[in-house]
Amino acid sequence: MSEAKPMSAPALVVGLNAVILAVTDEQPRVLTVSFPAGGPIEGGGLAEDEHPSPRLDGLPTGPLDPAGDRTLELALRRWVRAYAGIELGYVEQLYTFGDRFRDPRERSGGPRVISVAYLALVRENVIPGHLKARWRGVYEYLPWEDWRSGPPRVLHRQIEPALREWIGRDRSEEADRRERAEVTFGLAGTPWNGERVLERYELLFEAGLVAEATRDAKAAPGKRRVGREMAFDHRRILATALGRLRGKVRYRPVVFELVAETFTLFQLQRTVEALAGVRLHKQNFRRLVDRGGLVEGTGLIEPMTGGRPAELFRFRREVLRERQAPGVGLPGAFRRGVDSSYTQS
Amino acid sequence: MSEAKPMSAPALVVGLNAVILAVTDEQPRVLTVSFPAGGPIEGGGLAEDEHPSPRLDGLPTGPLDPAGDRTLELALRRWVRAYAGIELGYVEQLYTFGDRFRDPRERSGGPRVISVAYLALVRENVIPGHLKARWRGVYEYLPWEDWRSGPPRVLHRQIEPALREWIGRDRSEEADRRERAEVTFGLAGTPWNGERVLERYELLFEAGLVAEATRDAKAAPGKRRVGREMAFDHRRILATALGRLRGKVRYRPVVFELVAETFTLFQLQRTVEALAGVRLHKQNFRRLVDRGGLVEGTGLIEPMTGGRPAELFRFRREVLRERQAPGVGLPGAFRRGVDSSYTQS
DNA sequence: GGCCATTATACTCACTATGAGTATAATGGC
DNA sequence: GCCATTATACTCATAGTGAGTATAATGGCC
Repeated sequence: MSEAKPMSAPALVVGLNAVILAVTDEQPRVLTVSFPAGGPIEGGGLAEDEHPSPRLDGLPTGPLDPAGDRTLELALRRWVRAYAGIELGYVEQLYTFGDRFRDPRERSGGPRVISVAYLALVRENVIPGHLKARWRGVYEYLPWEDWRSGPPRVLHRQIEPALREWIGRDRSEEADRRERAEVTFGLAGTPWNGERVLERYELLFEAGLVAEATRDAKAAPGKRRVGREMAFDHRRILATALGRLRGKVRYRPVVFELVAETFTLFQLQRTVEALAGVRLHKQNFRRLVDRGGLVEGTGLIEPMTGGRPAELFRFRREVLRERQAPGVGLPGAFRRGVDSSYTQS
Repeated sequence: MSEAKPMSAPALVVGLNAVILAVTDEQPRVLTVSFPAGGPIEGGGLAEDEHPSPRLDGLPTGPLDPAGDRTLELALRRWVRAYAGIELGYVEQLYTFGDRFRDPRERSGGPRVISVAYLALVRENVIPGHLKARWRGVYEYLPWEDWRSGPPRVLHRQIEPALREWIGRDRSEEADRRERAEVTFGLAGTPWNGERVLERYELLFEAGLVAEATRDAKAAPGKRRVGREMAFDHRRILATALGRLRGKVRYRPVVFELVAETFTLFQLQRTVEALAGVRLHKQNFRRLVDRGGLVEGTGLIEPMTGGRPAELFRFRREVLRERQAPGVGLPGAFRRGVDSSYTQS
C-alpha cells in the first residue's frame, strides 16, 4: 500500500491525448479516431492497426518516447504530425486523467493508464492524413451545451426530469444533489454558466445519463442516454476542453487561432458563439473587439455577406502589451439569468 | 523513435507533487521538505529516509499506487496524511511536468519522471508531522512577486538590468525577448499582471537569473541569482501554483479556504493581499465582498483590532447559486498601469 | 429604377461596477 | 480629553455593459 518506491515495472503507462478543435461552418469540431468498442487498444488510435468490429469514437492518443521527446508537448506535436499529418499551432495542457479503470483492460490485469490531455486549436477543417480520423461536431457529444437556438431540447425533455428523479432517489444525498444540479444546470433561477461543462458532464455521469457511466459500472437502469458516446473517458476530456476554452476565450485572444488571417467581425462573432454556445449582441460584440483594440481594419472588403459588404479585420497583436487580459469579454454571454426561458418551465 | 507500444519497463516513473499553501501572519507559505542537493532521491521527500549533506528545499513528493489508489487526488491525500500528518481540504490539480532531465538522474540512466502537481490550501500553519517538513514564505522563492510594499527591490536592482543585458545578448532574438520581457514584467508602460507568475519565472530561467537554470545546464555566467533555489523544477511548480491561485481568487471563493470560519473583513483583505502580492483599497474591498454577497455578518465582535472593534463575518455559501463567478474581484489589483512607480525609473 | 430583404456599422441611453476619495464611529493609550 | 488607530458609511466621476434605434450598402426581384 505505501511502498514508497515506484519500482514495479509494467503496472503504469503514460499516454498523451489530443483534443484538436476547429470551427467550421459555425460549428465547433473535434478530431476523432475510431476505437473498437469491446477491448480497445490504447497507444493505438492513430497508429496503423486494423480495428474491425463495433466502433466507438475517441480522441487521438499517442505515446511519449521517454528517451526521445524533450517535452510532453513536443511528443504530442510529433505524433500528431506523424500520424494525422496535422501541424498543430496553439497547444495547451489541459488536465491529467488517471482514475483507476479508466481503461477497462485494467480490470483484467492491464496496466494503470495515466493520460495527459492537451487542447489544440487549428485554423480550419484540415483533412487529416489518417483514414480513420474524422471531424465531428462537439455538440454531438455534448448537445446540452449548445444554447444558440435557445435552450436545448434534451435539457427539458430528458435531462431535467431524469435529474429530478436522480435527486429524489437517495434521501440522504437529496439536498446535496439538488444543490449541485441547480448550480451546474442553472435550474431554479440559478444562472446558467457556460464554463461549467465538466461539472455538468460529471453530474450526468453520476446520474447515469451518459452511456459511459453504465458501460463502466454495468448498472443498467434502462434510462435513455444523452449525447453521443465516446471511448474510455474521452468525453470527459472533451468536456474539460470545451469548458477550458470557453473560459479562456474571455481573457486571452484564443479565438484568433481558429479564424483565418483576416475575417469580418461577424465571422469572428460566429466563431465565438460556436464556442460559447450562445448568441451574442452584434453591436456590442463589435464595440468590444473593435474599440477594445483587439482587431484592426485592413481596408479590404468582403463582398459576399448576403447584404452590405463588410470590412475585413485582423488580430491586433499590440493589444497584448496594452491590456492585461485581452479577450472577447463575452459580455454576459455566460450570464443567462433568471429570465432564461429554460428556467421558467 | 515511434515505437507505438509503451512497453519498456523502468524508463518512466509517475510521481505526485503537492504545493500546500497557507497564509499565516499575512504571509503566504508553502510546505517544503529537504532534498540532498547532489543526487536527490525522488519518491522520497516525505519518506523516512535520512538525507545528510547539502540540502535544497523542495515540494513534498509521493508515489501513486497503481493498484490501490482510486484516483490521483486520493493518492495525494493519502500520502500527505500518512507522512505529513495533514488532512488536506481544498485540492486542485495544477499541471503535469514531464520535461526531460527535470530529474538530473536521467542523465545517468535514471527513468524519465513525470510529476502530476497539485495545489492544496490549508487553513492555518498546521505543524507537519514529519520533522524535515517546514513552512517557508512563498516570496522567499519568488521575491519579485510581492508588491505590497511597493515595487520589489530585486526588480530594479537585479532583474531589470540583467534582463536588458539578456535582451541585447542575441541580436536575432532581440525583438522577441524585449517583447516578452516587457509584457511579463510590465516594463515600458506595459501593465504588471499579477497572474503571470509562471511566465516571469520562465523568463528568468531562460535569462539565467535563477539558480536552477545554470545548475541544470551548467553554463555559469557568474551572475547573481534571484530568490531562493529549490530542488528539481519545484520552483517552477510553485510559480505555477501561485499564478493559478491569483487567477482563481478572482472568480472562485477560494480565499475562504485559507481563513478561519469567522474573520474580520480586514483579515480577509490581508489574506487576499498576501496572495495577490498587492495592496487593496480598503473601502472598496469591503463594498465588493459585503455588497457582493460573498460574506455575511455574524453579529459577533472582534475587539482586538488595535482600533475600533470589527464585526466578524463568515462566508455566505448562497452566493454560489446567485452569481456565476463569485470571487474577490481584485478590483484592478492586478492592473498596475503606466503610473506604477516601477515603470518610471 | 424602385422596393425589399439582408447584413454592416454608428450612435444613444440607462444602469452598474470600479477607482479614489471624504466623513464619521468606536476603541485603547496617554 | 486628546490622539492614534482601525471600522464603516457615503459620495462622485468614469468606464464598461446590456439593449436598443437609426442609417448605410449590397443583391434579388418586379
